Amino acid sequence: MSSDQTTDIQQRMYNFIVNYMKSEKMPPTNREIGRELKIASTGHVDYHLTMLEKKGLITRQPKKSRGIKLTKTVTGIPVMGSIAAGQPLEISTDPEEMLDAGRELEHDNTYALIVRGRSMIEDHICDGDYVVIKPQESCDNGDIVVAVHLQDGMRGSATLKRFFQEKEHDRVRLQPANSELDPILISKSEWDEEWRVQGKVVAIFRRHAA
Amino acid sequence: MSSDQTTDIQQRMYNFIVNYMKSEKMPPTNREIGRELKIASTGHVDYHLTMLEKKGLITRQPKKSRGIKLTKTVTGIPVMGSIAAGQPLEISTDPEEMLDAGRELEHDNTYALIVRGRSMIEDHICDGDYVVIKPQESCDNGDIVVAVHLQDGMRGSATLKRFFQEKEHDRVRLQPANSELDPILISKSEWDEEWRVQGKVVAIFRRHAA
DNA sequence: CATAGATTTGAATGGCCGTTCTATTTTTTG
DNA sequence: CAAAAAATAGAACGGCCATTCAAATCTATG
Repeated sequence: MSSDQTTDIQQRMYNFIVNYMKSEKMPPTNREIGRELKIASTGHVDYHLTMLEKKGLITRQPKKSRGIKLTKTVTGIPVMGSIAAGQPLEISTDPEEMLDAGRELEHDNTYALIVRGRSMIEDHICDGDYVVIKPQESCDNGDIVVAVHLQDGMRGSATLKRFFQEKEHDRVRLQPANSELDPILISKSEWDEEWRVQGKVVAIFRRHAA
Repeated sequence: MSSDQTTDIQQRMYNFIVNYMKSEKMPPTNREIGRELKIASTGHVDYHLTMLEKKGLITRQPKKSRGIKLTKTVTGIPVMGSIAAGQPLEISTDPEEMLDAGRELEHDNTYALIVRGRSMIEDHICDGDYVVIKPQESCDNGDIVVAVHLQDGMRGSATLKRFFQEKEHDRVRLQPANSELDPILISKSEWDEEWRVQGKVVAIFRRHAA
């Protein structure tokens, strides 16, 4: 009965607090936490909250209802790595940093990539820009997409390009926005087997020196 | 005693709730509201909260502690209007919309403008982009700034340009990033009298069609 | 001025809330 | 296995919390 709980209870408690605050815009009460985690005793919840506090994940305002505060602000979308067209970089599996580009974009599994190089420069996407990616497999002609080439096994290299389905040639064209670079032309069969659209660009964010 | 309260009490109550939630990351209790607004009775607070609810400014979760929710999300930075280099548009006094570009940029009096035209295209700032402006009078050579020309009275027209102080010519050059457009050259004296740097660009935000 | 409506007070109620305490069970560790 | 540490339950306490009610005061309006 206790072996199937892969996750540590304090981790689940912390996750619940984070999610609750995201949806309810206020911290949960100790009893609400207990109800969620099937903890029968409020003292027990308090015990684990004390542990979380000791670990520095939360702080508490004594005696105040819902007096839990998160120490780390967990907002923004994960920056999953960088991407280039010249030499495609790999998408890392765990986020390196968080980009706070507004709650508006914090949907589903939206993530960000740092653009390297000038391959999309004529679309005014510069080296160092963050592109916000909305994961989806389908896309329309002209969309700027993250196209993944499935080469060996599961791991693939990704590239940022404009997508065009050329029906007359029965192929797909991945077009960089840089006249010095050539498009990637892929036959329909090869496309279906070896390529996958990972998502499309929904926003661009550029920091300037403060 | 009651005549000096220029602001409507419900407005002050609403403002307090907004500010409290911003700083405390949770809604205030009815008692905390009363304490702040010098209201002696909790029933009185409840009365005005009911009014605020009736006006649609808040909703309440019955019986829940701190069960106040704001209906309008008051996040983001105000979009103060649009700006162009060709024909400078005026900065509006009241925000038309809010741009949620992350809490990171929600400092001081930071605001956003929508770029119109292609005057900064070679800096890869496109028509329709949002530029995030940090208000400050000083700036360095090469900064992209909002320069305001104080023509008649208080109202001035604004333009987005790169700033260069040309000491050898004793003048200021406002340089568009478009080779088809000419820079604006302003003598030092005219600059000091008629112009003002309103702020500098600290970030750029571009939406793509979803 | 008189009445109606809006505002304010004070008190009361019942439930929720954080916290503490003791005791029991489970897990880890030597 | 035995001792120590961690986790869980249950109950209890005092205080905070939202809500309601009756009554008093203020404000506008005909």
